[in-house]
Amino acid sequence: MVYSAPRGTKDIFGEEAKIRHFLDTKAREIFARWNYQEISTPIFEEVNLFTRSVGETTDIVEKEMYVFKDKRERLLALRPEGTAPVVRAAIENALISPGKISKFFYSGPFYRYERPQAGRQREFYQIGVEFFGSVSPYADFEVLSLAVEYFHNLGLKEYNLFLNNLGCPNCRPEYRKALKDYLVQLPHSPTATSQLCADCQRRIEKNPLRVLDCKIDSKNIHGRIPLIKDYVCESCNKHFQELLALLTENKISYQIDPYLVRGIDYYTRTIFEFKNSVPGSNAGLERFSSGSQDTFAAGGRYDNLVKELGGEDIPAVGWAIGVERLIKQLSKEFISQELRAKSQEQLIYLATIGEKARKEGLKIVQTLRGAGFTVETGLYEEKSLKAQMREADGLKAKYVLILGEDELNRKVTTLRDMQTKEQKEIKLDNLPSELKKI
RNA sequence: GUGACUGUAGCUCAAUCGGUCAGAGCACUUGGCUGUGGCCCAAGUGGUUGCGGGUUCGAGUCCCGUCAGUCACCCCA
Repeated sequence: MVYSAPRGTKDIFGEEAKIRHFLDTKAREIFARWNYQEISTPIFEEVNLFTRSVGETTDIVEKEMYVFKDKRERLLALRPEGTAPVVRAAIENALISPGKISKFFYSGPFYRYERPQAGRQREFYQIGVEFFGSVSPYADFEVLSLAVEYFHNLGLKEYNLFLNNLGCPNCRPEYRKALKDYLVQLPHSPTATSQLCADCQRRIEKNPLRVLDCKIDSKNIHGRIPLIKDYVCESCNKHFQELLALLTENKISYQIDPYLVRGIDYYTRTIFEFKNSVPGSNAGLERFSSGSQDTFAAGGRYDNLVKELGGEDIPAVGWAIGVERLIKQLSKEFISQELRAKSQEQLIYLATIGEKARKEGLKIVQTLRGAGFTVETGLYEEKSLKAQMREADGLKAKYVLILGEDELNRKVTTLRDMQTKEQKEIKLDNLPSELKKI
């Protein structure tokens, strides 16, 4: 083997290709009913789009982006996430405006330079939705219930929804300050009981909110550290409470996780994560348990991003699903059932004997495929009938058409039902319509 | 970026203390069955043991490097 796929990428084929196609099809089907419009944005964008939106000090921007210059020295990046490009496209094409509801979905590859491991690749796929134009908790509720509806249609049950309220530019700075003040006064000597890990000491200045979901320090600081819920302003709190009420009324179960934060700067108010909860596997209700890539979908509200990227003041909320992670959650039984239901399993295999039959067989194959039949044939290579029958069996063909000199002279073909082993002759004239009768 | 483990036919795996150890099963091809699949039987194709160095009389086995995979950290969907 001379070449291999670049680190963190992989080829998608066979069963996995079918599953992914199924996930996409189902998403399109459901999202269309909820009136979400599909949007595809470029794989690469100007670097600034991401540094402005995702945040200059986030790891995504600082160390995970694939950045390159094109021949005109334009600084570009492979897209590391989907929201900023959609917002850019929505502004640029005037797809959104204040007071108007616009809803989009996308599905495609994203790129982050990370060390690969289970559920984490350098090229990964996300399916996401973005809901523009409403500050109402009803919009938050809609995108959440859309995710729940989608998961339900995929037979996915073993998951939990975690929510938190991050506040807004009015109230978050105050909290940030309180948090920092708390963290700074903690003793930092190695012997101190409430010492923070090296990462968190760096985070104090850079991104103090991230200390909250640190796996190492959680047991020391939880219960003592200031929480944002005690600092959010009245309107942020009201928004969150209304959303929770909607979820409860509509029987969508959730848990509030006061330590939940995001690694992207543009979120305001509502943030959420869907995590798996299969007992015995990784994660679940037990946060901070080992086994990390258990969040298979996440998102939140971003009321200021459109404005920050040069658009008007338009609030929005959305989420993204990590496709590879979603696939890990799915029940094999459910999916293979769905796939079986879709595959027609009506393959017809044409076997020929002799050169004349081969030439004639080629025409028959063309005709049948043109008439809508799924056809494979053994005439590409000279093969014994036995070899062709074996191949047909391996392909799980439902019928085999046999064409030899004998049949050719009498203008018929032998039809064999591979399950019942019954054989009968069919006239070559009007073969498609004859076949449709069986 | 850090740490740990792993790398032998297409796949799953064997090979004692470094010494005919480069093998098995499955898959594939062919034959047994001159125009008929699955089961059975037989034969055959297929590997510079990830790659590159080193130690040694001798390396799949030991050492170093490198690439890749897996897992954890970091981070995130």
